[in-house]
Order: sequence, then structure tokens, then C-alpha cells
Amino acid sequence: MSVQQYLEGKKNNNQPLSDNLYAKLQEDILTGRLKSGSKLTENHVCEKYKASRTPVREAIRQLEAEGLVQLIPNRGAFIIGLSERDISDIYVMRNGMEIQAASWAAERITDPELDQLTEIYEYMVFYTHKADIEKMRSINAAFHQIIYQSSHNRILQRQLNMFQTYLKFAAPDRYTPESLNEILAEHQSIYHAILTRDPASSALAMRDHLQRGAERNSAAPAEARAPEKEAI
Amino acid sequence: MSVQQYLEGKKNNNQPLSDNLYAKLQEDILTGRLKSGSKLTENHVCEKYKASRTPVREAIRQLEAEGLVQLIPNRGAFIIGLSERDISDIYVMRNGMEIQAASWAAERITDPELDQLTEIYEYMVFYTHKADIEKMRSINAAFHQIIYQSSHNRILQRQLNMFQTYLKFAAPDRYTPESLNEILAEHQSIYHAILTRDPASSALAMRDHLQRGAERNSAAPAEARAPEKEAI
DNA sequence: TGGAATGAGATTGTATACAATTGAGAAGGA
DNA sequence: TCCTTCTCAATTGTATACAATCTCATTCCA
Repeated sequence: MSVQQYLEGKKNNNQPLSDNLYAKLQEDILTGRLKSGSKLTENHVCEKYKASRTPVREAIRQLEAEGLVQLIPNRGAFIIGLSERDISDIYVMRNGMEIQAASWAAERITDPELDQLTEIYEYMVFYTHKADIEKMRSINAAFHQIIYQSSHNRILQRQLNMFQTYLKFAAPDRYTPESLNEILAEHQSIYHAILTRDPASSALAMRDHLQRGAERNSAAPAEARAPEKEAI
Repeated sequence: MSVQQYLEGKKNNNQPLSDNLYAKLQEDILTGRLKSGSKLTENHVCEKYKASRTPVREAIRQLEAEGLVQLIPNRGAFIIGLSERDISDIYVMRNGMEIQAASWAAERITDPELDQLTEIYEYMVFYTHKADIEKMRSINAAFHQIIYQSSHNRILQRQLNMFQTYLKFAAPDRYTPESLNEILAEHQSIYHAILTRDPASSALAMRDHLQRGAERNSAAPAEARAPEKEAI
């Protein structure tokens, strides 16, 4: 997968076409447009998303496997969504897994992946200097994604990509022009540790980065965060 | 969910009926009866498992969401399975997540859950003294599952249940009559820490338990482990 | 009035028909 | 021989028909 594709947010799974439907439903759940506790009636979903029941059922099964809906046999699908505590728990889990991923990536990264990481890092330097916050959002995601991939652990990669999607919609990072330089410096440490294939340094640099990121986000005023969603 | 149901290995998700199909396919992948890299042609699955294409496709989508098969649009589903390295990585991830779950469980467990944990612990004492290894296998799983549930974190619970299933089929624990008493003592520490709602002790006790479990398994001769499976 | 039985409509579960796409091999030409 | 193009069978993607189940309001009876 090319760096451009990472920047455009394409996932490396060759998703089936009907996954548009899955992605739309997922986004609507994560942003709260579909409310926790409400029922996903198949025919209603068919009408709203202009599809027949077969792909709708398949998308709902995928969401169920992911935990965003609960399926009760012969009764239907109920939206679960993410509560505030889910989100704070996700941060805890994500941090542990990102540190592990950074460690594995330093051990296992291939040369082509290292080239991609370098390319993304160079984009990051460029857009940090331009202070383009929206561009930085996608480059930041791409930087972490290439690390997930370089961990060469499908399960970890999948879960971290999922967390990234969840947080993107439900609790997006808050950037300020000043924070971009801090972030670049932290990423530089991670990049250097992986480049020198040093797992311990990589893990430490990632830990530091996530710790500082948490402080940056908690320092942000509440209204900059995602709107509240009710948990049932 | 009652303790009996835990012991019988029922998952607390109210799975749809066709999930039998999902579970069968999952088991066949994990045990290697369906080989990594081979294609899951829908009609072949229909014949083999006596079902029509609709539920087969739904089961395949669930496996894809879980990462055990890869779906390529208009081409079909390919089995991914678990390599030896996947399994050893799963141990690493599981250990971190179990420790976190033990910590959260000590903070968040409800009184009814505590009653269930107590009940399971008492079963464990009983069957340890009877040295019934097969019974201990299911009680051990139930003990950990009630801790997952008591962490009150759906995502963690789901992932740990999945790891438990994976390891059950792909790398089952090796018990000896002597190890049962060790395991009981370790579980007793965890149980006590959760009973006194002490997250730090709970996490430490779980860390110790997993560490010793790893030593017990690595001390086991290779032929006692699951048969090798090729990774593609 | 309270509560169990009943039945119609809505919804989910499954099977199957049809459309779109792919892939392998045949045919044809340079 | 090598390469391109074409064709057709196999397979996947989607729509829809039918069966099983649930929901809920109504009816019936004590």
C-alpha cells in the first residue's frame, strides 16, 4: 500500500463493496447519529441506506462482531455505541497496545515499510512547518498506522486501527499550532528508535508520546471534545 | 448468566442461531482442519455444513471481522488462521490485557458477580481436591471469564474471550495433577484481591499467575502442545 | 378487574433466483 | 511461440420470496 493511500485513509484490507454500508453504519453509531439502545430494524436500514436486506444483514453482523451492536436471535439488532467510560477505557487499552506495537515494529519492520515510515515522517516535517492542522490529522493517523502494520501482528493492528477510528469520530484529538512542533519532536524520537531497530527505545518514546498527548488533550477545554453521547 | 452456564462454556452474548455455523467454521480454522491460505468457496461451505448461502455468507463476514479470514471483493474468502508466531504474540497481548482486566474487575465488580466468582472459586477448590483435570479446564476458563465480565469493559471482555477460544483450540494448557494445587493457590490470591477490591494486588496476583502458567506450559514437552499448523 | 389464551401484523431467519464479476482456456493473429 | 482477445463456466453480489418467530393488542373467562 502506498503512502498516498495511507494519507487518504484507505484501510489495507481489501474490503468488499458492501462495506461502504458497514462503514456508514459504523460512523453513524460512533458519531451518535444512531443512538445507543435504539433498534436497527433491517427494513428501516434498507430504506435509509438504499440497499436490500442481504447486504444490510451482513453489515450488521460485522458490527456485531465488533461489539457496536448486540444481536438477539429473532429479535433484532440493538445499538450499543460507546459511553464516556468506554472511551476513557479505550485510551488505557490503546496506550498499552501502541507501546507494544512500537516495540514489535522496531524488531520486525521490513525495509519497504521503513521507507514508507520515512516518507510519512518527511511529510510530517513539511506540514508541521506549514502548520496545516487538517493535513497533520491524516498524517498523524498514517504514521501510527504504518507502525501498527510494521508490528506484523494482525490482531494488534486490527484492534489499533479500530481504536483509531473510534477515537477519530468519538473523541478527536485537539491540535493547536504550538502542539504540532511538540508532536513532531515526539514522533522524531519514535521514528529514530524504529530506524535504529531499538525496541526498548521505541516503546519508551511511544509511551512518552502518548503520555504527552493525553496531557495535551486533557488541557483542552471540554467543548472542543466530541459531543456527549448517552450510554444505556 | 449462571455459573452453570459458564461451566458449560456458553458465551454471554445471545448469539443468533446461525452462529453455530460461525462457531463450527471458527473451530475448524483454529484446529487447522481448514488450512491457512485455502479458499472458502460459499457453495462448498453450504454443502459441508448443510446451510444455504445467506447464513454462510453471514458467518464468513463475522470471521472476516475477527480476522480469521480475508475477504477479497468478487473473489471470495481466504482462510488466514493462526501461525506459531501469532500464538506467541497472543500470549503477550493476552497477559497485558488480563492484568488490566484483573485490575478493573477489582474496582468494578458487582455484588452478584462477586457471588458468582465465589461460587466458581468453591467449585475450583472441590475439583482440585478431586484432581479432575477435564473439569478443571472448564472451571479455569469460567474463573477467568467472570473476571473479564467484571472488568465491565466490553471490548476487553470480547478480546479476552476470543483469545481464550483461540488458545483452547490452538494451544491448550497442559495440566498435571501436581500443577492443580499451584494453580489453585494462584487463583486464591486473585480471588482474595478482588474480594477485597484491591486493584493493585489483583493485577499483581494475575501477573504472577500468568507468569507461572507460562513456565508450566514451556516446561511441558512439545508433543503435548497442539499440532503444528502451517502459516502462509 | 386481572390475567391467560389467541390471532394478526411486523420482523427476523433461510432459501433461491437473478445480475455482475472473475478466471481459465480456446481461438486467432503476428 | 508468444501475446491478445474472446467466450463461457464458476463464483460472488444483490434482490426477493417464503418460513419461523416475536410483539402486542384483543378477546375471553374466572
